[in-house]
Amino acid sequence: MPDSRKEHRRSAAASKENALDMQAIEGHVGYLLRRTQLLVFEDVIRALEPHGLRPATYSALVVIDANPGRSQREIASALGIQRPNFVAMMDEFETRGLAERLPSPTDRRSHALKLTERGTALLAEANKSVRAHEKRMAQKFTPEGINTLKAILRGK
Amino acid sequence: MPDSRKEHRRSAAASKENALDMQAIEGHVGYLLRRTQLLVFEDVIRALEPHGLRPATYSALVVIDANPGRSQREIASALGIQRPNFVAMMDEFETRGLAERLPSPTDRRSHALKLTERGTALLAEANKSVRAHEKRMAQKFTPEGINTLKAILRGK
DNA sequence: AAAATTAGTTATATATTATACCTAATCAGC
DNA sequence: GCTGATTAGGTATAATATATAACTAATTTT
Repeated sequence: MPDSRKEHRRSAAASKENALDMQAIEGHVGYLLRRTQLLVFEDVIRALEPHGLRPATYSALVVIDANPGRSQREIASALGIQRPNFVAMMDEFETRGLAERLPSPTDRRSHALKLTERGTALLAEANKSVRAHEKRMAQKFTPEGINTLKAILRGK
Repeated sequence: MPDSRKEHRRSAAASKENALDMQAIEGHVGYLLRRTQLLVFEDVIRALEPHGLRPATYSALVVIDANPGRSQREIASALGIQRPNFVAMMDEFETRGLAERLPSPTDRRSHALKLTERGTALLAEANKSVRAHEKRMAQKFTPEGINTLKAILRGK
């Protein structure tokens, strides 16, 4: 065979990977939600990293900021975080000077949470990164698709 | 002492929990995806429990079933599972007689995975539960909303 | 034939999430 | 006013999930 070029270049690496049939599993909402959430989180985690935040800590700062004076139970519960697991997060916030536990005026058991000035500033910076991240997502999915998504999910 | 009884009254039932302002965080795709995925998983986890399966193991069975003869690396990678973490899963499948590692005809390093008869039967049963779960989800969201979701996410 | 790569594996580290229980404070019911 | 039940925050710990490093045997590359 005079003309024997055997596609040597991709013999090993590229072509060995025949795509699998994922049709059966990709029909499931739960699977799609999980994989997509992972994709989106990969990006937002990178966006938050420079600020020393993770998705969970970022969302906590956002919610405390929007609801100053609320208790740990209230904030944690709104975020779906177990109360015991929220303690360490608040400890970290206080250590870093981002939020504080003020005495509640009405209940000496509970704390009135609020962001410090530094916390507010950090959140503002983080918000910039997150907005850029949202922009990237808006491209990755489709402009109106994101809104559909929000609408659907918010309806619960 | 001022007679301040007025505050007491409402605390009995409804009023202790003034809803928090979640508007700021609910505008984020990542947050919405995560919370929704959690919601959906709660239901599918319950659906799979009677079959001794979890979302990850269920999806593995589905993908092996649709792609018999593929290697562990291929299956795991398609599912976004780290190869080391997939080993224990396959061990469990073999212990329970749901799947087997057959020698690959072309590469003695790798295994050709396939479901056993018992695995196929269990998957069929699990699929019934999952279909019921999907029906519940279709109600919870909206009929056409689910399709929109799938379409958006599959586009990636 | 030697060097580099790959599949599966083991061991381990890290992160996340959940559960049981403790104390101080508050509340419910008398 | 007391007393028992409940609640907020906290500690300790367990259970899960996820990631990384390194090893062996087989294969591929050069």
